[in-house]
Amino acid sequence: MVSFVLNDTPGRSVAAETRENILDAVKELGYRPDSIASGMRTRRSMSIGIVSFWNISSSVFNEIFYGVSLTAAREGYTILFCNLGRAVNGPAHDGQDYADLYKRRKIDGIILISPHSVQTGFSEDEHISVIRSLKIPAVIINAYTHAPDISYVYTDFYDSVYMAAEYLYKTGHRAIWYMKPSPAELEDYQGRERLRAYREFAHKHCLKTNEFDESGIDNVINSVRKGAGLSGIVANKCAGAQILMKRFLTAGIRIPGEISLIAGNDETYAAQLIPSLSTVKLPLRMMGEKGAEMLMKQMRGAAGAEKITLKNRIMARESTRPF
Amino acid sequence: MVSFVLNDTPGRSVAAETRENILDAVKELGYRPDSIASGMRTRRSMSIGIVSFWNISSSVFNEIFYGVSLTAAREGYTILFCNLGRAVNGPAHDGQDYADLYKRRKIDGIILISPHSVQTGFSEDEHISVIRSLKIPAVIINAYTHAPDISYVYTDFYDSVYMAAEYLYKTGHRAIWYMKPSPAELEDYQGRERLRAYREFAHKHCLKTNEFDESGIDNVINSVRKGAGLSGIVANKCAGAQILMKRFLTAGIRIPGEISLIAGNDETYAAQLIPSLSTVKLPLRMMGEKGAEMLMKQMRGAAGAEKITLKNRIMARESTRPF
DNA sequence: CTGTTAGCGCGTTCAC
DNA sequence: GTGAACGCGCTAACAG
Repeated sequence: MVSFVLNDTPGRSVAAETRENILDAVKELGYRPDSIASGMRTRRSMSIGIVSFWNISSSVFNEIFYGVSLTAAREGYTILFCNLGRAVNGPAHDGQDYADLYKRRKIDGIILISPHSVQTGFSEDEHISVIRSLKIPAVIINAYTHAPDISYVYTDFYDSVYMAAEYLYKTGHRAIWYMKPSPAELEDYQGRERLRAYREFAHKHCLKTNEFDESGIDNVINSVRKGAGLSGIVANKCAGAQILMKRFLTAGIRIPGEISLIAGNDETYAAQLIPSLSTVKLPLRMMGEKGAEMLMKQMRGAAGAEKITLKNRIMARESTRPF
Repeated sequence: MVSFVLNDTPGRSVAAETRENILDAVKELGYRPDSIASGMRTRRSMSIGIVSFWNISSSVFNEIFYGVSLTAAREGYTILFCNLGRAVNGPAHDGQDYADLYKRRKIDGIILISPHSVQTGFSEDEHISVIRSLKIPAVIINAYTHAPDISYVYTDFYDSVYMAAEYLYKTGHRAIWYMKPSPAELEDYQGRERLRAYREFAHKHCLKTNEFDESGIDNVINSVRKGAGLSGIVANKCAGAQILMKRFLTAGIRIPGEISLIAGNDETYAAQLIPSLSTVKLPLRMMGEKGAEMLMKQMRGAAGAEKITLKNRIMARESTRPF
């Protein structure tokens, strides 16, 4: 009876007076239905797990997580943390394995945030096979691979570097160089996509390509000094951009006075640098929100595998100016 | 029976053969006890809530959280997220209220991470009264106040500024100035404690005090130029240190060449600055671990209110050098 | 030392 | 439109 009122059970009518009495009593006593007992009956925990193989201090993780929590709150789900990674210098802890939590019915589904940085012992395929064999409702955010029966929210690496270059182009720059991924990074899909983006950008606008890496910074400095026309640089990532900034500072080259610099990803510290660094930001929060929505649909059995990719955004800061 | 074997129930022996059979079957079937049913019987959810009024992207929160998760994993607890804050520019979401989750028995206790930054609508007292009236097992990390019946893990602000100054002193500096908290910050306990620390440090070593704030930076620059002996500055926090660094850079004053600079708190970006900024770091991870341990004790009914304060640590980076 | 059973608090179904 | 009764899967108490 109480249950009917509190849950607004469809197809069940309750006398207005009875309903009033119940609601009054609930308010008076501060009564809340026991979620464990309720879960016992409904066979749902109303919790989802969030899994990360990253350091939980990662700002990327945090933004995605925030997005997930918005959707979860909206739908009455709580979020259980299943961290499989380890913090910098910290011990690993794997007692919160999501497959186990699912079997024990502590969670109804999972959001898996896949790492793109190289990390020992991580295998996306392995996790996909666990998800498949246990039939765990799941959405993978930030994936490498493309399994047809798994839901994904993709990150568009290609687009991030392309947009960065395009931004410089649109603001008048014509000689745009690229600080490319390190050889190690180029082993990954992500790194290769990013490099491809720069090349295709240059090709589209009939610009000369010029790619360099950390070892080539001296040449870049010389080129700037010679006034050879180079006016903009796309750094593959913030880390590289930072190295570049340090070297330019030492060499007395002013940013953005003599050269504009933009990075193909965004980090929290980008806004803190001097000058603050222009970047391309992934729509991380939205990815979390959408991913969680896809998961909810899947848990309701209302959907099969879905795949989406969201658009990036330019964060124009001090390190770039029109040419 | 199965339960006895899997839980190693104390005071209950099971025939070796039976035990073998059970364990085999468990392994074979991938059986895991249903945690909802188990919770139904034991009246414990084996989850704790973690509550933050901060932006979840805060590195402080993340480190504490990581510590909490280590203890939780060790004790077989999962962590449920109850965020009451809002991310930068993000909508609030309060559907995950911890008092509600406790009443519904979704969590057995909470870790509350209190904000020190001024934040509208936050009242620690209010939360303490909720905790009291519902008798929620709780530990508050990073608190302002000192309620006798509540467990706390304190942060030693006083010590952080004192240590920073002491570090400069120990490395040979004798003229040590202090970039003090802003008037707004001085309204808070934290700000006043920090200022007191600088004064007592100076008094102890019979040094002259010199306190300035953002509006006094010009004077500081002049003093450095005049070579008046000033060799070290303690900035109350990283944010202030950063402003100082920017002004010094513009003025052509070299850090640490002409002046050493250390901040009385630590931020992720401190290590990313150029030069990287020496700081005093709170033992955040340990605070999380210890706080969670205190909570577990309390949930077992084995302890009343406990209060601890952990020691800070100097993070010596490029912005300081011996005098 | 081992097998059996009651009952945790809901949501649901069935009889009224 | 309402109340009673059942059962989810465990654990703990109890009986043998």
